[in-house]
Amino acid sequence: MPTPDRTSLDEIVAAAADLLEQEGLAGLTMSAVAQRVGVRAPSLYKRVDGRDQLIRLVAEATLQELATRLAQTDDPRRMLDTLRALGHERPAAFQLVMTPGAGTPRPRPAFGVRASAPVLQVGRRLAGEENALEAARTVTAWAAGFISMELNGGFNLGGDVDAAWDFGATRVLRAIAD
Amino acid sequence: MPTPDRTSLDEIVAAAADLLEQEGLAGLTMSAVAQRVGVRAPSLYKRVDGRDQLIRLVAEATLQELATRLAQTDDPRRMLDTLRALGHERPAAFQLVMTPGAGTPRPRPAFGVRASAPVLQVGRRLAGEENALEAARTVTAWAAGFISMELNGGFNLGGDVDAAWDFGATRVLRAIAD
DNA sequence: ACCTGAACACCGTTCAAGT
DNA sequence: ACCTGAACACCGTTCAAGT
Repeated sequence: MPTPDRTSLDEIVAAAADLLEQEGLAGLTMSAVAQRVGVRAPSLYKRVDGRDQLIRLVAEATLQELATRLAQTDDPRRMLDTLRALGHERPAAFQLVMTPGAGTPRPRPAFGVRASAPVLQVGRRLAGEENALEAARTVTAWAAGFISMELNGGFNLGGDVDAAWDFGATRVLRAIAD
Repeated sequence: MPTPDRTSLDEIVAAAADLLEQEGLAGLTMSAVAQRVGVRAPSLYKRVDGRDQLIRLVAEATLQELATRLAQTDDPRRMLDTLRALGHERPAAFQLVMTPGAGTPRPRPAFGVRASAPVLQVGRRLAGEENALEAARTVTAWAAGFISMELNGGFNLGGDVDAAWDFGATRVLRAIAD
């Protein structure tokens, strides 16, 4: 006898993403997600393979969102600021996507490819066709590293972090164009 | 009645570090560590506050090691290569230290300060006194981001990763000296 | 067809009891 | 003084039983 659905995959992923931000990766438990969507933990397995896959789905949704936002501008500096804004907005998801720890489930490559397309475009424009990939990687690496360190309190020497972001963004963008 | 010690804090931290590399952070369990050093899990609590502190001690030992290695050269490019070498040698520990996920225990600031001293020295030499901090942060962010992405398979667009490292290192070092 | 309670194997951690 | 087994509260996951 069929039963009306009490939740959905989208709702589950959204609940997991919220939980990730509020409680950290360790707080993203199957019971906690289940409670948020109003079912018991075992019911989640009707829509999700397990916790690892759920985490992966959160990572992929984040990359999706990132791809959309990055595609909205052509200006390199604006693009970097957009990336940083997402990092400040959803620090845990940002780190899950950009610098996942060892053993953390990884998004399928296609999602990364889509998100990096706009950056590659910038690389092409600033550094020319044959240096486009290297240029895109240099910019992405710098930004991801900076934001991760910033979010992790990795800057323990005081000073003005915004000034350092500005300094780095300016120099790195100029550097890849040489 | 006293009993001869069956293990030591150093041995415990070393076992935890090994386990981290071989099984990932999730595999670094108190029982697994205990088994490696030849005691039962509850005995670990005689020397360690708990799992989080143990992870923190592994992170701090890694920063210690990093500080020692970095201090062995003055050449900026060599220093970057040293950092990357450590990342390849102990990927899990490297990521634990440079880009820990949300909720992962963090090393006490003093350890980070010690490891970043040589980089700050380079920043001073290349960018001058008043830009030293920003320059050091730019270089560190780029390197940490690059190595993290590399270790995480974040470079999904093919191409030569070593070439991208060389491209980035050259440009970034030149950029901060402008 | 979806949901549930019960169960299993595993965690981290505490603590009284052993030597 | 250190180590241990037993216990507790928690995980993720499976599965038979309910509707």
